[in-house]
Amino acid sequence: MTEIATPRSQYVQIADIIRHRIEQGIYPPGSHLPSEDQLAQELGVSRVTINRAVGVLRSAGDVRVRRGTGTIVRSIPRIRRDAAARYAARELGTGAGEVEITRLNMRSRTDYGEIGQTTPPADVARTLRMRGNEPALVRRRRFYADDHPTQLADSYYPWSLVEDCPQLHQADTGRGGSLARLTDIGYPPLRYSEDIDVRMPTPEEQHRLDLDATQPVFQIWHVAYTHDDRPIEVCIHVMPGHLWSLHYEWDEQPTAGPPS
Amino acid sequence: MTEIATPRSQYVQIADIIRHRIEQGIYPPGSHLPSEDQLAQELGVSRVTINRAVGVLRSAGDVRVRRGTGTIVRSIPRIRRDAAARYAARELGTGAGEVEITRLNMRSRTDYGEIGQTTPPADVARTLRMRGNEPALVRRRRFYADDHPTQLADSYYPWSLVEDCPQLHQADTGRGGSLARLTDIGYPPLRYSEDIDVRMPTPEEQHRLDLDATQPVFQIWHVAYTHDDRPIEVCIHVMPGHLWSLHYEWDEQPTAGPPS
DNA sequence: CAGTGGTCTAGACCACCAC
DNA sequence: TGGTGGTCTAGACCACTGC
Repeated sequence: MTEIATPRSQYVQIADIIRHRIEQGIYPPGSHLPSEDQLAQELGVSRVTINRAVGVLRSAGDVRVRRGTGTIVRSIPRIRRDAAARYAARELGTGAGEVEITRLNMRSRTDYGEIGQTTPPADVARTLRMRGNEPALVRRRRFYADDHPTQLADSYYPWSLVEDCPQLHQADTGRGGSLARLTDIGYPPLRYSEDIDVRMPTPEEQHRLDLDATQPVFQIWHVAYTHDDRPIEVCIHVMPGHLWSLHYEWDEQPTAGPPS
Repeated sequence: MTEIATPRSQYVQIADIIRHRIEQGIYPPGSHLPSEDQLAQELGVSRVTINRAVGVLRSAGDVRVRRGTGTIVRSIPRIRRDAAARYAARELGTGAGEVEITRLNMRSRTDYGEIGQTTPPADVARTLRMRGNEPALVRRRRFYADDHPTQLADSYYPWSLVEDCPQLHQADTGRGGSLARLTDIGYPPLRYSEDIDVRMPTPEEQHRLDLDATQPVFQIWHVAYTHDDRPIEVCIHVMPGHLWSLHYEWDEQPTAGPPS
């Protein structure tokens, strides 16, 4: 029942061999694999077959290839993202983006891209219940842990609501981050929803997150609502799948069903 | 900044062409792609290059290959999994596993594998705070939507707690599913936690979920707790990434921080 | 048996990197 | 300039499907 009879192809077997050597410490984290020519000779197959085997390890995030240089064994552990905790972090004076990284004793860094007025994508506008051609404030960021990019996060706010909050228009939003600023201007977020997909990265995401085309990403569509269920922010996160572990908790819902 | 200068390789361009034709309806959902030989001739490249291009579409879940038969355009839309709602479904008399499928007007079916006493994996035993070699009740299921496998779900319960609940030892757990039974025997789940990873499927998972080796899966590690935070169930879900969209909602936490 | 995709090879050329 | 990986080809053989 559990048996898989299929005699596996050479490149899969070779991928297993290499993975095994990594686990055994023969190719320790951070080190270079032997070149594909060397491996081909050692294992008695063509270089194309080795290349394909390495491709298996790449999609899993086990190794990282730099053209012209060689193939390096990865070492970063998965980062735990606790959804509820990260948005409570403003109490600690930290922005949501940095919570997870500093907890791992890694250096957190943020790259700021476009910050300013924009026409939001149609689905963002719909989610924010924006009418007509109302513009949005967009804040595009890229987060790093020890110089490895870990996440792209694009936040959108209805322009009219945040127009007068200068700190949201700057890179540094001040103590407590953007959530604290929303609270300041009278729109404290009280409810959140997230929708999580997995997909392959676009060419741009491959470039910005230093990913292969075959490495899946999480896409998290995050929405913050105020007390009267008004959507105040949409944030789209794109995160390399092999780097993250997502955590959620909730209580049993007091169902609307009739206990009568 | 957004520009990707890289002249893309032929197989990526060809993958784009084929994807475009699918979107245009030239290759409608459910239909066969032309054979790789035909495509190679039409596009003036070798069959290996076509094969690689098709590989790109396979990892994304856009097509499905059956050896000896051909390559078929997929059609299933993403299934939305609302974490909180599905566990409230016992009120409706439905098991958690079938909520999402029936909502899409698809036929839901469940395959039952092993149901009975077992030695749980070490991390499951730890999560359930089981001591020594206490056995567990395991329930292994596979869920389908319209005959497409959509999910593997292995649930574990501490044996001593569920020993006397005969319905949990059968395939059909009765109205409201296993959660209703836990409630019956005095352990109503009140809190849930889930941890979500993405990874490539094992050979067994590839086989049981009808997946390619390059198609990522969600792995959800689900834990149910009773009122006194006693873990009562661990369920490990493995789900094809391209089939699902995961949904979570929560309220702002009344932080322990000092508002004094 | 014919048609499909799966895999493998040898050889080639290219882009990129470090020196 | 030499070494690394990225890609492509032509040809071959195999496994699986359906007739």
